[in-house]
Amino acid sequence: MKINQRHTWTLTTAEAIAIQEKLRGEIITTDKIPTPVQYVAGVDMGFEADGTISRAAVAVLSFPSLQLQETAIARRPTSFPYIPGFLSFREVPAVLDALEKINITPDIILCDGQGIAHPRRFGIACHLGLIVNIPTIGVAKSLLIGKHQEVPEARGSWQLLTDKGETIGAVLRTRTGTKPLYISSGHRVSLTTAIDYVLQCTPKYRLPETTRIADKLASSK
DNA sequence: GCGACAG
DNA sequence: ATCTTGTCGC
Repeated sequence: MKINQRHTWTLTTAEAIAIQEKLRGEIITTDKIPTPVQYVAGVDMGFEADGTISRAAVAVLSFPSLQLQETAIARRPTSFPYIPGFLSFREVPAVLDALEKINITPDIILCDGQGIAHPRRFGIACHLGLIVNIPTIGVAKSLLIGKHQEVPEARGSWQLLTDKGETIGAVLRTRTGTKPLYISSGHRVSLTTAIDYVLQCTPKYRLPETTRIADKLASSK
């Protein structure tokens, strides 16, 4: 698939903040999703050689049957450190390399990390979604920012995630008795719809099938 | 100034 | 993210 780069990736944090604050205005948090949704993709990152090499993996599954259709892997030198709030600048370049190798254009991408549940409302799911112009959902395994009530133990239970008086996402239990996931809009997906897709992509385990497959490709030998 | 802090 | 075996619990 083709990609529409919006800026370079060699930046200072001050420049990164300026980009986040500029691009966040283009984020759409209502549903602008192709119908029917036939393919969902998961993207994840791994590192090699003491972190000097980034390895991105993409897995495209059919929806709602969740059968693996296509995968791609891309490696490139790691060029940005991990700094909370700036994850996309570290991971998106390699993810774009991997997406360029994919033949099936996914209808929705589930990202490992936050969407608008971010200090400047521009997490990795927003950044990736805007660049590739595909609906994205932020699916994070831990909290970056925000507060929420305790989530009931049963699968499907959720609580709103709020920050400074605004709703920024939801904390969702995808499996009874496991830690909840932090869900937020990336681009072109509403929160309600995001929760719906995440539940449909987690028939058995805590993490979506998409991310589980991408994770194995990105992290296993 | 003191904590918090996606992967 | 990554380094890593056995172990607790459904």
